[in-house]
Amino acid sequence: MAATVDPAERAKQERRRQIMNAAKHVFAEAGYHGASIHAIIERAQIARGTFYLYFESKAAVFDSILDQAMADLRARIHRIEVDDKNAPAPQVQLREQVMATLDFVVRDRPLATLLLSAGHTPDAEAAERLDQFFAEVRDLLRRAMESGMEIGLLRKVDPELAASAMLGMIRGVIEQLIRAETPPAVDVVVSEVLMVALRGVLATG
Amino acid sequence: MAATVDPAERAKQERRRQIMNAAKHVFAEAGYHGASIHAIIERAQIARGTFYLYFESKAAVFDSILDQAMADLRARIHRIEVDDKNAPAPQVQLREQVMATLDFVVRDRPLATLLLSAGHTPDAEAAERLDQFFAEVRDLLRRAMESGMEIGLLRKVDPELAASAMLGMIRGVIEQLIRAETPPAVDVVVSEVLMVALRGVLATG
DNA sequence: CCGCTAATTGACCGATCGTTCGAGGTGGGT
DNA sequence: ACCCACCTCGAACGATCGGTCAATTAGCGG
Repeated sequence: MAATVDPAERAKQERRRQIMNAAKHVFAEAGYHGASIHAIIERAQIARGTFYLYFESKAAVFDSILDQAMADLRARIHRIEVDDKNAPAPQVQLREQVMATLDFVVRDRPLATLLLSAGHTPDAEAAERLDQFFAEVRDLLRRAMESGMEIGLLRKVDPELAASAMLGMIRGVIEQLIRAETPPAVDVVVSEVLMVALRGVLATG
Repeated sequence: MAATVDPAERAKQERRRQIMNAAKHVFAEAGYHGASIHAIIERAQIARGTFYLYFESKAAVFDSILDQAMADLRARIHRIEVDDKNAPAPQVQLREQVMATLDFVVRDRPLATLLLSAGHTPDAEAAERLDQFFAEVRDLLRRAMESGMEIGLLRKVDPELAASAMLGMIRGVIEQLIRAETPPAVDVVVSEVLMVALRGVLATG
C-alpha cells in the first residue's frame, strides 16, 4: 500500500478534504439548493473546472459529506451490552455513547446544521441516505428499548413510538445547542437529558 | 359586509383555496425549491398566468399556507390554566391540547410533511416564519415547565432544555405517525407519549 | 344579440445554475 | 533543456425556472 503515502496522492486527498469542508459550510449556510457551485469554489479558492475533477457533481460532494458524517457517527453508536458482566453498567454505556455523539455533533456546527435541516433535498438519493441513517439510529434505539423491557429495566411502552420520541428529543436538544450562542457544557446537558428521558419531568411521587 | 357573500367573491376565494391546496401537496412532495410553478398549476388545473392573478409569487403561496397552518395550530395551543379552580386539572388540559394538535396535524399529511421538513428554504422569510412558530411553541412549553416547577408539580430541570426536548419529542412522534402506513389511534399515541414525557422510560422503582 | 368588463391563457423573456471542454500552465523524470 | 502527463482554469452551453403580458374567451347586464 505504498500508493497511500505517495505525496501526490496525499495532495489530492488533501484537496478533496478542502473542497468537502468548503462545501459543508456552504451547504449548512444555504441548504442544498441554495448552495451554488460558485459559492463552494469561491470558499475553496479553486476554479470551476477543478471542482469537477474531484467530484462528478454537486450531489456527489453532498453524498461524500453525508457518508463521512455517518461513518463518524456510527463509530460512536453501538449496541449496549447487557449480558457481558465485564462490560460497564448499561446506564454508563448509554451515557458514554450519548456523550460522545453529542460532543462530536456540537463541535461541528455546520455538520449539525446540515444533518438537522436536510429534510428535503430534491436530490432523492441523498435524502434517502439521510432517512436510512436516522432509521438505523431509530432501530438501534428501538432494540435497546426492547432489551430494556425484557430485563425489566424499562417500563412497558410501544418500542417503535418510544424510539421515535427519543430520537426526536435528541434532535431537539442538538438544535437547541446549536442555536444557543453560549451553549452549556455537554456533560451537564447529557445529565439533564438522560434524567428527563429516563424519569420524565413529573416530580417524583 | 355584503361583499363577503358576493358570489363572485366567493368563487375567487374558492379558487384561491384550490391553488393553495394544490401547492401544499406539491410543496410537501418536492420541498420548496423542488416545487415548480409548473407542477402546482398542473395539479390545480389552471394556466400559468392564472396562478399569478391569485398569488404574486411562489413565495407568497408558501407564506399563505404557513400562515393558515399556524393560525389553525395556534387555535389549538394555549396556556394551561393552573390557578382557576373551575378549569379542568392541568393534566386534563394538557392531554386535550396535545390530542387536538396531534389529531389536526396527522389528518393533514401534506401539511405535516411541510412543517417537519421545511427546515431550510432558501426563501429566508419563509424559513424565519417557521422558526418563529416553533420558537413560540417552545416558549409556551418552557413557561409551562416553569409554572409546573413553581407549584412543585414538575421536577427541577433546565426549562429551556426540557422545552426543546419536548418539542423534539413531539416532532419525532408526528414524523413516526406520518411515516406509518397504518398509524395507530391518536388517543393511544397521546397516552403513551404523555407517559414517557411525564414519567420517563425507566421502570418505576 | 351586442358590448364591455373581468378572467384566463400560454408563448415568451431574462436570469440563474450545473456542467463541459479546450487552452494554458506546472513540475518531475531523463 | 526538453518532454509529457497531469493539473488548473474560466468562458461558454444548455436546460430549467420564476415571472410577464398581449391575445383570447367567458359571463352578463341592457
